[in-house]
Amino acid sequence: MPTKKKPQATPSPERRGELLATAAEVFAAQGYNATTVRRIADAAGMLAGSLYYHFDSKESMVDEILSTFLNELWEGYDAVLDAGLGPRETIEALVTESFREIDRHRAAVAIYQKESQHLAAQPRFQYLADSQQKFEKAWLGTLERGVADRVFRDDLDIRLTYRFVRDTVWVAASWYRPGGQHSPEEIARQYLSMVLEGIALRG
Amino acid sequence: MPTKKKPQATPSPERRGELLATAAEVFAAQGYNATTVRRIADAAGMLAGSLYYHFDSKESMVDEILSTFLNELWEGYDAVLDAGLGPRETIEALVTESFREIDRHRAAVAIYQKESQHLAAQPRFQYLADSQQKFEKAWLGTLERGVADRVFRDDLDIRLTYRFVRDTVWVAASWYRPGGQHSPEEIARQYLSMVLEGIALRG
Amino acid sequence: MPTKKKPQATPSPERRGELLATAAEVFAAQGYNATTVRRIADAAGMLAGSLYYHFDSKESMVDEILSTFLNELWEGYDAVLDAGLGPRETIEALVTESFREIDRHRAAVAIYQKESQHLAAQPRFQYLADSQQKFEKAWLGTLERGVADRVFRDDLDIRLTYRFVRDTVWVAASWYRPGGQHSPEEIARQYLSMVLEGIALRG
Amino acid sequence: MPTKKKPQATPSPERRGELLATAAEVFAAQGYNATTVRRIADAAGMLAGSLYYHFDSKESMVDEILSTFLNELWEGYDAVLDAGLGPRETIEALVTESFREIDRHRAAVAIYQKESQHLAAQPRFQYLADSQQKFEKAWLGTLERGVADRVFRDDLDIRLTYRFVRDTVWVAASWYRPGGQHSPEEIARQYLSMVLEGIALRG
DNA sequence: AATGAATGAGTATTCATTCAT
DNA sequence: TATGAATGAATACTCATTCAT
Repeated sequence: MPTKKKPQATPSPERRGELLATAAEVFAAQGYNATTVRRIADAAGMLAGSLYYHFDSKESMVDEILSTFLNELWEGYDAVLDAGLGPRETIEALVTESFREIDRHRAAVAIYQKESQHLAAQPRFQYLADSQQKFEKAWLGTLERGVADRVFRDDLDIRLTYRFVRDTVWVAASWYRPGGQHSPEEIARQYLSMVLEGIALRG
Repeated sequence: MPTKKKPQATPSPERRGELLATAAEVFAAQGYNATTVRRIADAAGMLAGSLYYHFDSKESMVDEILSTFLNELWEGYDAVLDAGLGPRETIEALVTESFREIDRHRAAVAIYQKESQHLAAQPRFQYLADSQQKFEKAWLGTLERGVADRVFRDDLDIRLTYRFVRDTVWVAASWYRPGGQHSPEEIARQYLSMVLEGIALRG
Repeated sequence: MPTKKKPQATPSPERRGELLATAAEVFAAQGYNATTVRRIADAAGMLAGSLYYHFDSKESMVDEILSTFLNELWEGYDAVLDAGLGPRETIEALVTESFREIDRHRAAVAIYQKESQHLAAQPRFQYLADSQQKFEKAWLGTLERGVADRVFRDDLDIRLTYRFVRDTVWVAASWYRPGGQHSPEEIARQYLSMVLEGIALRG
Repeated sequence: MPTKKKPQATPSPERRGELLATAAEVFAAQGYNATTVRRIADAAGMLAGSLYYHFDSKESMVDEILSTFLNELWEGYDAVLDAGLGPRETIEALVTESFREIDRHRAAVAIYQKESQHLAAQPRFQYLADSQQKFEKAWLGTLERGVADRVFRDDLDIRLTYRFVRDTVWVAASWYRPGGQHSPEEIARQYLSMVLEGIALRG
């Protein structure tokens, strides 16, 4: 990350965006609760209190980080779901889209993974639970359609399969680093190959 | 494990065990940082200060929870690794053992998943990093042996495969509830079937 | 052996009472907003954080101070109002009772005078507005009865008279010091003499 | 073509006056301490920092509000005191003048009532204490002259009488609203009637 | 004259921990 | 063993004030 510029003539929405990116990085690295406002401010090169010129509270920072990410995620997902693809192609497209989001919003995804369950308890973060539900409906529905269409195996517990697919995709945010040796598309390709065909060599 | 300095009389190990189980439950539900000592004490029916008769810090509680779990885990793992099985059978045994541990130490596993990365920074929790490394060596080595033996596919990035296998097993601790409709062995069986053979129906 | 009953969840009411008296003194002297928790703690000989063992918040301290005072005040007032006295005797008894309360709860009365209007905006302090209304009803009703009975003058705006009587009584809390040269009863007597007969010498 | 203003030397006194009136309104409504500079700025339609072009501190705003009010008050009082009236007429004139000031400077009077005691502690507000003393001298002196002249009763504690008269006049600022049903002169008349003759009906 | 952004000192509150009883 | 009361350091947040533009 390049060193921050002198705080001279910085326009407002850009500064906000910069600060949110900084905050997301720290939240992802240390966890939301363990992150002090002072640490974010340090990383941004300002004093703790100064953050409150831009944001109402620490909570509203995660809020903005998570909701921005989820909005963008669902734009991509909805496009896929509305495309009228078959079950296998839908799963492939959703997985690819997911890894792309992880690439673009790595920090936000990591925060989402670690904190969403505990944040969702508060009314303000209701949308996290809502999203989770939409998520489940989309994936589970596609898997069921695939079983009915004889594209996916029918001898597996479908909810187990769902959790299996869901978790492995998103947990990747904990180790993924943008600019590594694999592009998101390549990771998606290999991941899909494993999930769909298995890792055992076929005789 | 050698007793700490604090308790002057003989603190009942049974009471300790009960209190640790209570603490683990709360840590798993709320996260280590977000859990106050007072909350643990509430759950145990005592006052916050009273816990310090049994433990010398909140940190030493997680410490004992995690090290107890890891000790037991490695007992099982080492037995498997020393049994001289083939790569596929080793993977099968490790996965089955892992789900058994999740069944027995669900709370500890959940804590391990959420907190180990951030705890491992402290010298006191060095053993978490050590364990992680032993872990990687065991799994990665087995996978590599499997590729060499033409039991596992050789067209996949092996580190990607490792992370994929590792994460899917352990992330199960976040949704697994003992006493559910599937036994740990059944979950292991289905999980292995997915990982090894894939979820796509073979033509 | 005969042990004292030790209720578990009861923090010593005596200590609470002492601390509340200290807090009331400081609130009365400096104003609620201008009083820092640290100042109260200083006056009590402890650290700021320690107050939170006994009270939830600074707000709950004023709350308890004011509600305790108002409860006691209304006990006295209700006894007077239920006694079936004539209008003049009722006024006399209410005034005397008021100065007695000022004597007993000087600090609380001073706080009530300064802060009630601004505190009453919060739902928690709804009872302040309720009390104010009961207050007005009791005094205004008695004055009206007195006018009807030809005991009080009928050429005065009755609401003006009410405010005049009410304010003069309570504003005394700002200068009254217990143990001064006049007892509350003596102050009440002189005050009543002024209000009822006026300060001008009759020809 | 708009004329260039002189740099930072001469801010428009009209704008100053407007801003002070706005500030006084807010101070009176919320209390000096509880009023934030930002709230005053909001009410004035500008940003908090912009107020510092006109005033050098929040404190200097109250200072100017209070001193302006007191200067005007003493102009009126001095005129009365220098007029050579008898004690009763002097009291009548002072009271009438006071209600006129309340009518004209309601906000300032309310601030004075609530905050003067606690502000007077600072050297900058020494004049508040001075005024208080002059005030006491004027009223107490007139009352004493009245007792000597056999115009006022001599069976009352004179200091009690002074506080009684003083407080009831000024406390009116807390409920008085300009443009109500009574003019300041009418309120003064009724108030004086109560104080001088009492509220009891004479047989 | 006013803005946008920041400072720095403070404020209420939390919480792990201690310790006499 | 456990309690009651306190400590002390940290925490999120507030606000009067500054200053370059």
